[in-house]
Amino acid sequence: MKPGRRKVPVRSRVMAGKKVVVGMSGGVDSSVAAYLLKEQGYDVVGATMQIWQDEEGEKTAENGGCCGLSAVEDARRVAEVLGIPHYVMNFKKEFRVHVMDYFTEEYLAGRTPNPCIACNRYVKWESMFRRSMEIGADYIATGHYARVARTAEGRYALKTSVTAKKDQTYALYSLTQEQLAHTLMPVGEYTKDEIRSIAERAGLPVAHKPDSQEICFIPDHDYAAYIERAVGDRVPPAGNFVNAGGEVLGRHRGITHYTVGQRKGLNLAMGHPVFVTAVRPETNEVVIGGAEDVFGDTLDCDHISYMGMADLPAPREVVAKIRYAHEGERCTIEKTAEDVIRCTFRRPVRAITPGQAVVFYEDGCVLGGGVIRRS
RNA sequence: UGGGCUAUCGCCAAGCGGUAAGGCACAGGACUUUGACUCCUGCAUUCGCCGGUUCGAAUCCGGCUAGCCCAG
Repeated sequence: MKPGRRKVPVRSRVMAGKKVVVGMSGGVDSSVAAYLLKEQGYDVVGATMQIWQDEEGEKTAENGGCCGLSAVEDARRVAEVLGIPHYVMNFKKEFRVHVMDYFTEEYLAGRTPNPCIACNRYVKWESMFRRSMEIGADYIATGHYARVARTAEGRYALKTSVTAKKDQTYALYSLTQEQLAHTLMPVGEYTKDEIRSIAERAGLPVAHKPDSQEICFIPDHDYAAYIERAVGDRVPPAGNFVNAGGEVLGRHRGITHYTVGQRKGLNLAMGHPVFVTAVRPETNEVVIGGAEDVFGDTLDCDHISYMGMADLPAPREVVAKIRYAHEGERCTIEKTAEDVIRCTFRRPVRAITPGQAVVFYEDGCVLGGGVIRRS
């Protein structure tokens, strides 16, 4: 797999003049995305979102998520090397409402949110998308490991990246047909190693920047403390750890500290490993069980997004992922009410968690997905 | 107050004269564009206290202290 082998001169003539705004986070992937599109002949404009970091960037934590503190500065340097214009788009307000506030509210409700999905949906593919179209772009592009494809029926659908290991389609399941029609994800055709060597050969200053991780707006990773700062006296109080039978096993520090499947931080010495099997905001209880008790074989999801499939008129056999790094499990999905899909797995899956997304796949394409309501 | 039993890491718990297992918890690291999971590493120079026997004791003996149980 030689990185540079995918030549693009044929397309460059066709693509000439098409304007694309590339969301540049300052990381390797989006930098290479900009480079590749420029090579393909697009009229490339770089844009970096200002979302949570302070204007002055500061020198604090360096790699806080896909949009760390050094985002603007690094992106600008890459844009200079590529010889493309670079803009900063301020979406702090949108980010606060759709990502940060959503994040804390979900935890207060006893659910476990996925902020990256919210950010993709509301900030990147609504705010950034709209503004890009307003300035005359034909497309927006990002450095995601995913591919935009067309189904036999002519619908747009995300196809998994060539590297299953890095695939990011899960976090993008909610994109609409309209958005996908104007989206480019050139990085999805390559492996991470290829991307890095392309960056190196292109002389991009971020070629060796570490991969992002953790929640970008909580660099210290202490999200419970973040919630406490954010909501003050609304933080849920301490309560009881109980087992399935209702027996009290100990005290917990407030439901925002726990999520389904969690083992660490329980401070419960039961002689064998124990895990959170459920969070009950109504009684302020956190339910504890053994390793086996955290498996389940059905779930209901709502807030359905349809992508590769236009609807779900009849039960369908698909593969579903219930978390970002999930390998996927075969299951049957069927609509049980308007905007509710029930998913029944072939084999039990671990830690079905309310608030997390479930995404359906068929032949490597995203059919759609929803938000897990209950297991 | 007599009689018996037990006292080993934060919790549980091996050990039975040869120089402190293990599990849980906890800490650090790896993994990771979410939370988790998982993996790796670390974690009692010391066995309630004070003496004694012995080349050598957490392991044997005596005393003390504490807790539990049974008698009254």
